[in-house]
Amino acid sequence: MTVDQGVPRRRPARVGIRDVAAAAGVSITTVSDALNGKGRLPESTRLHVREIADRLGYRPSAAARTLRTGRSGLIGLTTTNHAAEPFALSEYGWFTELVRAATGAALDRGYALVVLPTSSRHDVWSNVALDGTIVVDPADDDPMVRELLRRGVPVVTGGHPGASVVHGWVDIDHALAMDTVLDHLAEAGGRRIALLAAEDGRYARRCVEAYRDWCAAHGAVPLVETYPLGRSGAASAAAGRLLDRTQDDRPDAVYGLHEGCGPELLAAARTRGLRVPDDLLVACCGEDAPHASAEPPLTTLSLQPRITGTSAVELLVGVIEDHAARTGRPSPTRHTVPIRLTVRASTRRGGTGF
Amino acid sequence: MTVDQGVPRRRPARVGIRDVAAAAGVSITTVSDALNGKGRLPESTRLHVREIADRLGYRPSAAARTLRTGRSGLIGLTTTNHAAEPFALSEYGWFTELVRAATGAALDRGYALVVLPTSSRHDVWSNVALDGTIVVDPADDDPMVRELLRRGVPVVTGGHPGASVVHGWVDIDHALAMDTVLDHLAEAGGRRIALLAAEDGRYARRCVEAYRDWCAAHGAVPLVETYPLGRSGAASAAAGRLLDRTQDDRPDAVYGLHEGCGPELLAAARTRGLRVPDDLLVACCGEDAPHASAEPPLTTLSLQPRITGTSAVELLVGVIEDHAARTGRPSPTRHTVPIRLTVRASTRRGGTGF
DNA sequence: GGTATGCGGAAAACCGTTTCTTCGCAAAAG
DNA sequence: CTTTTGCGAAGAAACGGTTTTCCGCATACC
Repeated sequence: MTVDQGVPRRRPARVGIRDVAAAAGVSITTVSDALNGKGRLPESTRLHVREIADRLGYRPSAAARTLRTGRSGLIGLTTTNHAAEPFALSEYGWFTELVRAATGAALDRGYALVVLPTSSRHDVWSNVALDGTIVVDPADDDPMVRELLRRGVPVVTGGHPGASVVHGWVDIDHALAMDTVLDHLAEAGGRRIALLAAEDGRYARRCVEAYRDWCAAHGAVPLVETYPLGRSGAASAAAGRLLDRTQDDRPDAVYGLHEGCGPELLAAARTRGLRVPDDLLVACCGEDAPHASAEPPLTTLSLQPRITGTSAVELLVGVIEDHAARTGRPSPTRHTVPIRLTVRASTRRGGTGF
Repeated sequence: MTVDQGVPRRRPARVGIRDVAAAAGVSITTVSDALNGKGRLPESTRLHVREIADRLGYRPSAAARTLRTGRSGLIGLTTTNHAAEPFALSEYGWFTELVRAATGAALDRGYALVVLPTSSRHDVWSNVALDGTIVVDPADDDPMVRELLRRGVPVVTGGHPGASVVHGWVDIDHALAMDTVLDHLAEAGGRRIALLAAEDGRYARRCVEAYRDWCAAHGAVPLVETYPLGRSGAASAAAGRLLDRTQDDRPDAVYGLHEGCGPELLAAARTRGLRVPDDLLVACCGEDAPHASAEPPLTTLSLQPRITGTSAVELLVGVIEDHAARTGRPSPTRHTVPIRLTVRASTRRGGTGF
């Protein structure tokens, strides 16, 4: 014996606000108000509606809400890059930490983060409703930034926004960073301090410039060795070129600008029988984790990417949330990230420390 | 003399499909069809509409489109974690690479990725319209997975889905991985092979289990040293405990399960005057980049996170895109990620290699 | 000449919320 | 007794697209 349902049961469509209203015996307005804590409703009604909604497993449609309110709760995070992927290996740790921190900060404020490489297909990122966007290391007159601004999407940049007029930016004082490192190396006994840098990128350019300035100010002869980014082994080779110079010309201290070149420098020194720090002081830019357990532990300069990420989110959320109130772009907010030098054995001569 | 605008100019509202239609002298239907390559329109009309739309700088509203079509072009990527941030440090490189690869793969297929920690506020992630979600390392009966499925959002997991019935998963054969490493260490001369593992997590548990199985199968006495995750210095201390055992009991080979414990093992060995690989073979799990330039270079087992990320996206997009056609959940698709052992000096005794 | 065929395009319904406006009604004020 | 006032809630208009349905008009065919 078969039990016939009679009417073929329609597929259990999403339960919408209408269903809740019907079940609770009120209007959809009342449901909306009750659930969002708006309107003037006695607590009893509010509770009742909430309970019904809960029992029905009602979840408001994000799309409909976004359409109506104009807010999606989504923040874009983009960066210039070469492949389809969100960041280059040369910025590995830095960018990863930045994204981690930004994700957390955004979440704390009720936003979710969408990571979008600049190179991604226009039709992809222009098809997601963004309340605002963080652009890390924008190009000088970044077309993506321009397009976002044209669409009225608030933009905060990590690094100087160049020609674009954005809503805010958070920057790193690379000149200060460079001075800090070079001063430290000089103080630690470096007489001929070299720079190991990649050939490309704004970051490298700004740093090299700052390096030359410091040299000029201190009467030192600049020694910069560069290598193309992305070619594996290139950094290692460049480190080798630096240490293979004739005795008089060979640097007795090196600062490596990019992630990962610290260990390369150590390896190059080891190969050539140079002791660190006695024959060569080595410092590099990067985060602590991987460098503290190198042999010897490496002195690092941290650009504190977490602060960049967090600040950018804070700035952006601020802009987004008073975009609601006033219109007309307020003067861009700025924030400068402090840098942090961690001195370790690789630049500490004589004794085991202190 | 003041020029009065007469009518106070309304703020230049978004240009919508209606504006384009008006400007082009056609209906909004025609505009929609022309822009989306649908309907039956002569090429001339299509071109005309496109040009007008372009000139007006028209961008369709993602929210409206999502509401109508039910597709947002957004894929969620979530993982269990402890803090508000998207992944724990113990999985640093692994997860980062996974996300990088997944982002790229998603973009290639026209989707953007939203990274959402499991612990993030429910109201955040339930407020974003997701076409599907990748859940990395789900809990056994993951509440987030359940909620997503209830909402009809396709789910693909990285790692076994446990009790949940998901649309697909990509897994790693940890037993195979363990056998591969241990076989290699034994072949390289390891007589007493220890395991260094964290106390927590499914990954660690599965690996320890596989380790014991291998030991049982090979008549070896298991030696597992564990440490709490997240406490800095804990891994280092555990490595020390392992190497401080009495002469007869001390391991002559160690496999470290987690990111970053390779260098810790090397440092611990160095401190105790043990030569690697002569006195101690060291291998660890992790990606190549940071380990290749250790001293000595470390043998690593890569779990190939990029493949996990890419496969998960492929599986998910497949599910999403024929969710459109057929209803009724198809049998879950599965994919197993190959692992890769890279042998380096840290497990190569005698000679410089080869 | 009447009917089928196909093309180009328009009207209107729809997606699921939020929000603006209105409205009834009871108690308080005049 | 009439007019405010305020509370509680409903109706309906957005929001900005896509999709379904339908319609007019030629041209071709019988």
